[in-house]
Amino acid sequence: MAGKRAITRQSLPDVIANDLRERILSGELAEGETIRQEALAEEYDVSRMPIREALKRLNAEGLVQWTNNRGGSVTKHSLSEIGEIFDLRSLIEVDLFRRSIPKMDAGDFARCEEILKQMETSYDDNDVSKWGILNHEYHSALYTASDRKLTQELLDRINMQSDRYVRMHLSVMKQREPAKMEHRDLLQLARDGKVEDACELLTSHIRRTKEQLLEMIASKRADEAQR
Amino acid sequence: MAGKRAITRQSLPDVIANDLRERILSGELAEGETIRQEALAEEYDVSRMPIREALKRLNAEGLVQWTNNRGGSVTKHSLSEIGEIFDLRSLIEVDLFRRSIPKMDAGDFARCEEILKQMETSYDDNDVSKWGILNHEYHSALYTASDRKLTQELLDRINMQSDRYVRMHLSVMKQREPAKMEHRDLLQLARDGKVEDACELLTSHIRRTKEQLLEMIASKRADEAQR
DNA sequence: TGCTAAGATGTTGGATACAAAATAAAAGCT
DNA sequence: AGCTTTTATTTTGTATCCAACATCTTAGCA
Repeated sequence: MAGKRAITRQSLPDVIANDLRERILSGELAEGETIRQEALAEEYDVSRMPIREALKRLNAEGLVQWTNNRGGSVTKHSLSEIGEIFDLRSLIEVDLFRRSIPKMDAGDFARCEEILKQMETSYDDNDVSKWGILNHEYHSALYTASDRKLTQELLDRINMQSDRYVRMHLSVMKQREPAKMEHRDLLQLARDGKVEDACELLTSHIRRTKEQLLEMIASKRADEAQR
Repeated sequence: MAGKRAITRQSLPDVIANDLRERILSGELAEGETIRQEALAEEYDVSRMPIREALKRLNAEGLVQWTNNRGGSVTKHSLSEIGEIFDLRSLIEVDLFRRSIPKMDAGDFARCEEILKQMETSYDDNDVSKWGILNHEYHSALYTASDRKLTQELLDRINMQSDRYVRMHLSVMKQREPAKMEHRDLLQLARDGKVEDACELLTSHIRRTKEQLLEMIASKRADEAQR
């Protein structure tokens, strides 16, 4: 068994789907961009088959839109849809948090604390992409105690959508200090067992992110429309 | 244009995925049953390719579990997972209902009323499968006014999971009268604009379904384990 | 007899080749 | 010229074939 990695062997569609997902989330593949299987197949130097599967998967995830016999494109959400995504996040995250808090133990708190530290480091280093990942990890860590696997999977999917827009504007995000504070406060309130206060803070935390983002995206799109 | 159906042409994977979905939801393909591509390919008289795609899609939907190079099986949920599915339904449906009620107009109410009637007819005819579909339609109709497309898509997916278990036991469901009443009351409360009362009723409506179902499934599984 | 290792079998994953559909372009008609 | 119809091109969808992986069986050995 020595040296044998325990990693489940990834198939080509897995690898490709992951890579394409990253490319979409990072904005390398822009909203609305049309997708041609053959072009991607050539790029990855594989046949169209694994590409197809990867695209279909991304389609199911909502990152790609596919039409029979007509190909596909990178999903572009309207402003109200982006708002909706954040409302969903809020709804589900608060529910998870509420279930989680009473069950959190010292280990959970320690783990959150650990991530929080790394987050603030990456913060000062201005390492945006790392911060995004850690932010996601932190939120997840807050909810693990809830022991709701299906709900968390659902949330991961939704977060994937919102991440797209968060990342798009993370670099221009000015006032990060309040977010930093809020993250700490969330943990402290959870520690104190103040369930309702914590949930309320989480709600407003997500709402603030939503509002800031919508504003930025709106102005960005207005710019693009002008040109 | 005459005679030309406006239906978007369905590809083989579409048709097959729909059929397989129905077979899983109806219980024809039982929980945990292993799936072999070739067997299905022969059955539908197509190559394995569209079967593969259909299975991958069902996998993404959560109805089938797939392992690389090792094939797949029909997803089997634990009791707590089934409970979780219903909690998710409750969370999302109530949110949608709350947003929907203030926006509902005469047309929405009429549509709900219409479905309700059909539902009660199918009810008396003891047409279980039709009732299931109408039940789903009714709930959806209550939420259309909310104008939350993404959320409703999400709900549809979750309902797909719960439908599996609802259908499994719909035939043995005894006391349907309370459900019938509740469905009427939901609409009436919405009409009266009593948002919180309506949401509360919806919550308890789903909770009751959940509890009844969990009990039934638990005893059924206990039986099966004995044998 | 019990264990390990090599082979056989079956099943899935991926590549190539062909068919069908959609779009774009060109020709014909009024 | 403007419109319709036909042809050509491009792109996706499906079938068939081969390769890789997993499991089961059997042979070899202590």
